[in-house]
Amino acid sequence: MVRFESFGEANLLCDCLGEETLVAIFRTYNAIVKDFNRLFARFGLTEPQFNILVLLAKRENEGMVLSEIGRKMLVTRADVTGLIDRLERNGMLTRNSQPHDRRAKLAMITEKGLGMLRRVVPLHCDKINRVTAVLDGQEKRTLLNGLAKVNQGLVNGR
Amino acid sequence: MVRFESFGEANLLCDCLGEETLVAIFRTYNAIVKDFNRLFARFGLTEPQFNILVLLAKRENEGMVLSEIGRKMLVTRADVTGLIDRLERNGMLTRNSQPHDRRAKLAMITEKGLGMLRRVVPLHCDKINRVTAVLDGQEKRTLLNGLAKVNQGLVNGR
DNA sequence: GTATAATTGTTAGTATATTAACAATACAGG
DNA sequence: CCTGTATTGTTAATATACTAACAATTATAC
Repeated sequence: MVRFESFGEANLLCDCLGEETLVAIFRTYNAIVKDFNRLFARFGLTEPQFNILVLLAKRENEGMVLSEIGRKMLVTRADVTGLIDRLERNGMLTRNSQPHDRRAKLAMITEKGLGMLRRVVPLHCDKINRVTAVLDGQEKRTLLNGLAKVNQGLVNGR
Repeated sequence: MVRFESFGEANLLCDCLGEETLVAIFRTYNAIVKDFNRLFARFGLTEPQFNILVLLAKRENEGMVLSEIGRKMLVTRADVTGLIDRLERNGMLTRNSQPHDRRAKLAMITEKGLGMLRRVVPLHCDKINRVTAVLDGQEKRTLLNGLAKVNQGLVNGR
């Protein structure tokens, strides 16, 4: 039984298996994010900043409009403004107006940003592989299915 | 296959099943937190504030020292100071010095805080049950086991 | 006993996220 | 065309987190 072994002394309320499951997702997420950010911090990055650079690297030549970045990252436009501010300040990307649509701003990754990715991505992928090496292929698929069901439950229980 | 169905157009990097699994944990966590906070916001609470009240309600008569709150919630003492500030400002708890240890501060839930919990907890538990109703008991246990393995992977891959 | 550790809470600084409002711009229907 | 609506980016206010530093206090070592 998993209870109160892998997830610390959780703050259970309903004391049901469902709550335990959601608490486990919380704790696992937090552990992963802290682990990821330890790596990114060595390069002066954060996890959301890294994600933006990865997005922009896939559109190295075309760039991406800020609102599209927000939609892909599931954050608001206000968040994107701040994130792009800090990345631009550090020279990781440029932000320019669009002639076609004068409301939009186009973010484009710089050579410095690409160089940062070239250093960080291999380490990050190594970490992902090390962390998930404890699960075989079938276990990963089972975990993905369970999480997909929770997402379905969120839609149902709204 | 789960891929690119339940978790949107994720920003995959290594394009491996391990990364997909971690991304699914991220997205599921974010969806749950946003859902929970929608409920809490109706009562002027946030998810961390609610958790502190639940902790303190279990120690209604003894109270809890701020540093212990931080350890149980896996946040720093600096975070606890801010959270307790806001809860105290709203009259949900008191913060008093200890004669035994003059460094420590003891937080105690107030009658107003208990009344808040009496209103919110039933709704919160209902939501947890609705969200997790899509999983039967065995599926919940399988999901818990998968998450426990990821936590083990985090320890291994450090 | 006294010098050194460690612990506790707080503060400052920064990053992430949310909501609400706003101006500029683009789009829509009539 | 022109009026109303939608979108885009920004800003302000607030909450959550993290690190680093700090003073006060307690614990430990010798």
